Amino acid sequence: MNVTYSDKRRKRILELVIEAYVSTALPVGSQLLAHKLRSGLSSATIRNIMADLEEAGYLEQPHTSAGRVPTDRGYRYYVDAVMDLQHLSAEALREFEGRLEPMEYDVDRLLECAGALLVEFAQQAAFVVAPSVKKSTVKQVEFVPLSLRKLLCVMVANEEMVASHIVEIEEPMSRDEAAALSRFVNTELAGLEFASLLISLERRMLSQTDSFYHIVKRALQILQDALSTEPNERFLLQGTRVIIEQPEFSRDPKKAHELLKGLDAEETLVERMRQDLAADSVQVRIGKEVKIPELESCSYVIAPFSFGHDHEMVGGIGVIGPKRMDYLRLRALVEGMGRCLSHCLNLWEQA
Amino acid sequence: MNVTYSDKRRKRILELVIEAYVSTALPVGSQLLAHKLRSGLSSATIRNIMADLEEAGYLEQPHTSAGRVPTDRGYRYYVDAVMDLQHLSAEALREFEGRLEPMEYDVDRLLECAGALLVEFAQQAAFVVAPSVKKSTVKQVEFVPLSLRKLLCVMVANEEMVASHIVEIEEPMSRDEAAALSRFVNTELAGLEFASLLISLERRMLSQTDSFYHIVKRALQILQDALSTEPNERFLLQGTRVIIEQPEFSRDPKKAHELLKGLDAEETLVERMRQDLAADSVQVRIGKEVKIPELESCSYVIAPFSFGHDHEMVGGIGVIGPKRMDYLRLRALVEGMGRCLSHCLNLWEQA
DNA sequence: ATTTAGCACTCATATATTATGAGTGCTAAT
DNA sequence: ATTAGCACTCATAATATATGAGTGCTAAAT
Repeated sequence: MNVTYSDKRRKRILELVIEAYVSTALPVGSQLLAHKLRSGLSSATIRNIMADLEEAGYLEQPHTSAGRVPTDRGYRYYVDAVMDLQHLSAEALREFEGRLEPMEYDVDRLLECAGALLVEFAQQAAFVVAPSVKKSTVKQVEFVPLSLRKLLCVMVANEEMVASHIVEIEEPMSRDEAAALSRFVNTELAGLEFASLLISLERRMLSQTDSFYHIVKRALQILQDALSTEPNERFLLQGTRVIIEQPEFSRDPKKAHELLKGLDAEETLVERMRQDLAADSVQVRIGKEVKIPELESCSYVIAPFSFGHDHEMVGGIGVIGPKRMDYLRLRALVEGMGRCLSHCLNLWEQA
Repeated sequence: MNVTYSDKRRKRILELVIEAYVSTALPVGSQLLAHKLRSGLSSATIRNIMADLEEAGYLEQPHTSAGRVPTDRGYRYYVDAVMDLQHLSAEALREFEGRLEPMEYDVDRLLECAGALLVEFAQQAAFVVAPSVKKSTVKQVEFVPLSLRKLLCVMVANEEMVASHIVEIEEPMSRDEAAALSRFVNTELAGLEFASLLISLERRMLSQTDSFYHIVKRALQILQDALSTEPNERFLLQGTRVIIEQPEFSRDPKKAHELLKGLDAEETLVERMRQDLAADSVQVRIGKEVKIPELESCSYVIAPFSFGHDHEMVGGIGVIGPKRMDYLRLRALVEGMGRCLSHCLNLWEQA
């Protein structure tokens, strides 16, 4: 009954529908496509093909006499099989590096700046999933007595991320004692993961009865305190401003509100994104795939970045916005930014 | 020609108009007021008084046959002369303290948490103008060599705010050298303002030729580098989500966009707010008074908080939103939060 | 076997028309 | 000084009526 159309042409039509819809936010009709597709095909034929694509679940109509709009599945197919691979232009990459390298040695500022760059270039909200020292290994720990009851604990990770916390101590500590304690931790515990440090120290405390016992106990108490407020990873969000500029949201502020609410649930989101990062390449999540009810009308693109001697520190950066986004451009952009971050972070480390 | 009405009654009417408008976002008519004002006055009289208030510039009509809406001047008069002083309830204050005190010794987290609390209680966007170490005085500086070319410079302010930066060094430094350098800075420069530290060191470098010269020079180089990336103050913004929930903005997303754009210009805003903080009490800025074109349809309430031995560290916290806001409640809330912050920060310091 | 012209049909959007009614200012009586 | 009464205004809502972009289907053309 149905005529079969060449797969190539079907793809081309889907591609054009998506591209037109992405740039205009308006349902795409057969006439428009007949014009864009300079193949001399008539709108009637296009209509047939579109009906075909609709039946296959790639397109849908907002209402009977309207043009077509891509479905989640349509976008997915486009991303996987239709759109070609595009990399970030060399100039753009150089610009990024030029603006990120000067953030020397300050991971937090670097990530914030990278997010801001993404907002600017993508005109979408940007996020960063930043790894914390906790996940890293001990390079150096420094104890600095501040007063009788307070002590600053400076933790330097192997990748030279720094976290410092003021902790309360039960009995005062002299500078010499502090230095000794630092020396002990640095020689005995360097290379351990911060997160496992406490367990290791605890075990050691139980097995030892000699003079070290006291030192171990104090170190444990302080580090316990200092690490307790460190999150496992932080979620930075930037550019909420540009969200309400998107036509889908300014037309219907409720949707914007929903998105913002979805973004508030950082933990759920970070958990979801950890899976994407495990893939070790740029990922696109579309609508329902995000698996968070409030974000079902949104998509995000996320790229991993990594640093550390063994690339054991992994984070992610990306953009999030309405499903109607320029996946081709944004994937290239986000991937480039991920690479760029890795580049900068590793560059610093070698110094 | 004009009848004169008792000032008391005029005030009462203005008060009611503002309160009704604040809670409904709808122009207020004479009938409604006649009901609220249980004085048996007829709507006609109210109309006369309202016409009076309009002529005096306190009210305006969106269009001829509509009720009245307060003008900037109306709000201002209300805030200054009509609304009575209200303080935050003791329970609320206790709740704030209970949620802020556990953020022990981490000023950044404390301020972020305070902002989040304001968002929650005020249902408005909240901001914090946070003072930086730069404005404070040296309590302790610690140099920690990380590698041949990198060194961690930990700066502890008198109020125990901590900032650390990794800086690049030209020639390697041993731990002993670093300790000596720390000792030098801590004994010679403690109590100086970080911002003026460089000038002081420079002067000293010029006047000295002895063995200290080298130490001074190195300290200067490192601190110069470490301080260069420290901002004078930071501007934290939270709760942009609740902004679009306000009826004025969800009705007209352009306004929301304008507000968000105005909030992006942090420097201008911080500069404006510094003036408010100088007043050393809670301040209300309404519409044009904000003096930032994009924020002319907004108001903010800001309260100072201070800490340090001589209360020399000053910051601000507040809420920003549409002009139609509950000034009475918000002023009390913001003022309470300011007090609460001061309280917490000083509490920590004493420990 | 495709393709396409043609046509009837749908339905969101735009435009015009007409209530509706909340609210006003003014005047004259209280 | 207050208010009842009335004519007037004007945003908003309701209703009816094009308009036209877009569709599906059929039958003819390639």
